[in-house]
Parts: sequence; C-alpha cells; structure tokens
Amino acid sequence: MSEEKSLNFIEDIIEADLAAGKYNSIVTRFPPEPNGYLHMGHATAICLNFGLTKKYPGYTNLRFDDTNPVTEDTEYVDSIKEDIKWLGFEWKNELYASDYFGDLYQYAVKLIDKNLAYVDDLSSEEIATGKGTPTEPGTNSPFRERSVAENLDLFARMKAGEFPDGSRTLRAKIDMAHTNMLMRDPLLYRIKHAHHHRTGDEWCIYPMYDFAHGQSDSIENITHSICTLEFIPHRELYDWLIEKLGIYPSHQYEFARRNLSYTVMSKRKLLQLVNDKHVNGWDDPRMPTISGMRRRGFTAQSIRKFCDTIGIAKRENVTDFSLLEFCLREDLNQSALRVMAVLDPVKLIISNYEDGRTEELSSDNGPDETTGTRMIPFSKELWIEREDFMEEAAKKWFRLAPGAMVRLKSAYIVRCDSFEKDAEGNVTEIHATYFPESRSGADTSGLHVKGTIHWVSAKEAVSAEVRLYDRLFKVENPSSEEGDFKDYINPDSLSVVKAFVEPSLKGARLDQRFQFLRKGYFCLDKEATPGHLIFNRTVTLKDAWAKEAKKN
RNA sequence: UGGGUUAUGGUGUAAAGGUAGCACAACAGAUUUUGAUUCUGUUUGUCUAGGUUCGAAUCCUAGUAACCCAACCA
Repeated sequence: MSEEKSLNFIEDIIEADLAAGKYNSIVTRFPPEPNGYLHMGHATAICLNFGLTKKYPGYTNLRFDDTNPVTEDTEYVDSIKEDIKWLGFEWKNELYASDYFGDLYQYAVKLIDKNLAYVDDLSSEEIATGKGTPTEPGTNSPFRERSVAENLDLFARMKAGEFPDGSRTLRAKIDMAHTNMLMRDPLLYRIKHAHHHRTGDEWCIYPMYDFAHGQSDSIENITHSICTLEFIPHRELYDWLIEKLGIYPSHQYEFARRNLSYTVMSKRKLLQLVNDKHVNGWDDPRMPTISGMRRRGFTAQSIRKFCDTIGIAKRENVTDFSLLEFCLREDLNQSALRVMAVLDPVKLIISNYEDGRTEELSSDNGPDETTGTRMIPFSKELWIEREDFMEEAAKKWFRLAPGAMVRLKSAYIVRCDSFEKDAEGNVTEIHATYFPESRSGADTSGLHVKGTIHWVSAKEAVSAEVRLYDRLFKVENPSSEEGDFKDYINPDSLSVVKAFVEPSLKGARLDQRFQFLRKGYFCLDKEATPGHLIFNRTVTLKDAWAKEAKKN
C-alpha cells in the first residue's frame, strides 16, 4: 500500500519545518488576480497549494489579489471560483487583498513614522531614470529627505483625494544603489482615481503588489507562500517589509512555472488570441484555459494526475503535450462509453441482406462487463468510414478492399465484392456480401479476419456536427520563436465535419464522455440542442496504423 | 558587462558521497471482435575541464549555457 513517491523540494522544506516544530500545521494560499481566466499554469499552482494541505495538516485560502482596480472584474472572480471547484478543490476562506486596504494603509503610516517611507513628487519617467540600471546605481529623489510630519500629511492628503493620478507616490526608503533593482526605493502606493470592483470609490490610492502580497500573507498567517521563479528578486523586499513592520513572518518559496508544448500560457497572449478572434472566446476548446479544456472534454481527474506526474522543480521546462494526452486517455479509457459514429461516411450495401429488414444487435458499452450492453440497429445499408476502404489494398491492410473481408463490430463478417465511383473518381458505394453464421457472439462460420470496423445503420443514423480539434500552434514553443507568436498559429486547429452517429447518442448528456470506436474520445458541446447534436473531439486514440501508413 | 536562479536521455522528474531510477515519447514483439486497451522487451542521459575520495550527478576550483531583474502590472 505504501506508494513510495519522492518529495519535491517544497515538501522537503515543509517536512523539515514540521519535524523541527516550527509549525504544527501549515497554511497556503492560491492568490490569482481576477483579471482573466485560469489556465493550465494556474492548475499546477492550484494542485500544489491545495495538494500540500491535503497531504499535511493545515488549510488553503483562496485570495484574490485585487490591488489594481483598472484591470479587475467580478466576472473573473466568478470564473476562477468555478474552475477551482471543478478541479476538485475547496478553499478554507475566500479572501480579497482589498479587504486589507485599511490595514495596509496603517502599515504604510507605520513605515512613514519609522522614517522608512516617503512621499515622492517625481513623475513616472523621472523615477524610472533615477532607478539607474542593473550595472549603474540609481540616484536619490530630491524628495527623499522630507520630514516624517510632512510625509504623514502628504500621504493623508493622497488618501483624501487631493492629488491627481500619477502626481505623487509613496516609496520605501531603502537603498538607491542596491544591486537588487527592487530594493531601490520601491513604490508602495500610487494614486488611481478608479472604481474598484469591491471597494467602489472608497479609495483613490492603491497598494502595489509588493506592499500587498506579503502583508496579506502575513495577515492570514500563511506559513508557506508559494509563487513562481520571477518573484525571486521580490523575496528580499518581501522579507524587508515584514521585518520593518514587525508582522507575522510568512515565507516565500519559488518554483518554475510549467510550460506546455504547442500552446502559450500567459494571460496576455491568451487575451490576444481571444481579442483577435483566433479562437472563439476564453472557453474555446483549443485554449489551455481550465474552462476551454473542460469544454473540450478533459476530466478534472486527468488534469490533477498530470500536475502530479510532472511534479515541481526550479528549472526551465516545456512539458510534452503528449504527457497530458496520456493522462487524459488513461482516465477516459476507463470511464468513456463506447459508441459508434462515422465521421466521413461512405455507403456499404450488403447485397445478400434482406431489403427492409432491421436487426437489433447487442454491443458492449465499455471495456469490461460492468458497463453493460445496448442494442443497435443493423440493416442492408450502412455508413462506414471512407478511410476504411481502399481500392487497392496496401501492405498490411486489414480493412476493406475488393475481395477482402472484415468484421463489422458487434455484427457480421462481410466480404467486399465491388464498388462504384462518380465522375470525379470518388467512391460512392461499396457492395459486399455478409456471412449470416458469423454473427457476433454466435459465430459458427469458422472465418477469421484481422480487421474490425465500426459502422452505423443508414436508416437509423442520426446526423451530428463533429468538431475536430488539433494543436493550436505549429511549433513546440511559440513564445521562443522569431517574431510574433501568432505567426505560428496552426490554421487547421479546427475542422468541422458532418457525421452519422448511432441512435443512442440522441440522449447524450453534457456530463458524459464517449469513445467513438476507433476514432477517439468525444463529448457533447454546450452549444448542442436536441435537434442539432454537436460533439467535440477531446483527443484521438493512439493510431498504430497511421504510423505504419506513414512508413510506406 | 551588476545582481539573482537553474543545468540529469527527445520531454518531465528522482537518486541527501555507494548499482543513474520512474513516467511520457520512440522502437520491436505478444494478445485483441477498437491497428485502442493490456502485456513483454529495446534504444537514449549526469553542461565542460580539472581536483578531493577506495568511490562523485552529489563535495571543491575554473569555465560555459539558459532564464529572470531597470511597469505608478501582478
């Protein structure tokens, strides 16, 4: 029973902290900014933070980092909560950095009192110039030595709304020559006369990330504050502020963000794809957003498994999309109902089958006996997949060709006798004879065939729109290519076909997952209506024949 | 060219001085009424150069490469 899995470096730290008695239980948080939809990158952070407190005593908060009123909205708050729940996690407290605006203001006053912060009248450009460069020290602002009293007065008036946007800021007084650019008197507060999605017009000064995140962690007694690598330089400031403020010492730890091949994973880029209409919204099934993947048919289980499998570390990485697909197929293989659907239909006519006769045949719903069986109609005229027929059989071809025999899944063995073509050379119909004594489950024919193909009875077939998705980008890492990442969009990432599906699919529900036999895993799309079935292809099946065919 | 972070098969991740392991991918075979699943096997790796040690992915020295930092974004 003891599944031995080695610990990641954060678990190492936590176990050491727990063993040393530093904490009896831990508190983590997932801190999204509500300015966009969650994507696979967030899924890693969610699985990590919530997973840690499933494994160790403690809990995880959901905290919205809503300190920038101009980009944030409650629409995003709602979608984020929905996505986390769907992934299967529960937060202890739903909190907002904006809940702490009052505390944060008092912290700022405290810093001013200790002569560790000052009001600066410099413009944005002047401050940037004064910062220096990574190789040259910055210069002190002429306002750096204002008296505590003056700073207190000015900061109060900033809060009172006496000054326009951008006219003044509050800065920490640290060291303009520090080798860490972030320690060169970082901005703590800026003036923004903007409406906030929760505090409305109560505030016109808003704290910067660095004066909100660590303080919020501290207020919530977060023990392990986990973020991505690019925040490493912030840690020094994070610690400095906590120390000077004398508040609860949360600690920041950083891991490498996860990248996935053939897609992009930044809110900025995803927003561009949406705005430029390369996709149809944030939940387009081609998007690496949680909502897009959910609509595509991914299961929460498969995403959790994937995050668990790739683990966490501190090095640059691009994980193969095929690993995600593996986790997906592994889950779907167990849960998906087997059904038959023909995506590129061509007619198969069984010459020796009685006109007008319909037979109900039993077919398995799943990979084992537990999922039961259902009845499907069989008749003289069937739809079969165009690619299952070749005018001249290739090497190792197990499917239909003149003179060749195949089994029709759950039905009879047939032999192809002839076929017809139209003026353009397209095969229009295929004629075959069937062997009555070869019926599935009661086969006394003694015949053996290597191929089994799927089919749908033409008379009972239901037509459906099927959306076939492929990878969104043509290259593994669009962000690291020359030029604009959008130049590498795969123009064939979506193709829509008109298919014939077996009648049982008329009752398909949104929460069901199907395996269209030999074609892949599919799910009903939310745009489907009772009269118009729409299916999304979640992922194809592995296809050994496609590889074989490529070789020849 | 200042500071910081990271280097293990094609990819992701283990090995806390003691047999370089696991998964994906790839390849080969067996089973199969899904060319799926399942099962078996194979190929491929410690950034480089020195050093310490009986023994180094791990410790030391010197290099090299990649990424991050100069937003009133987070």
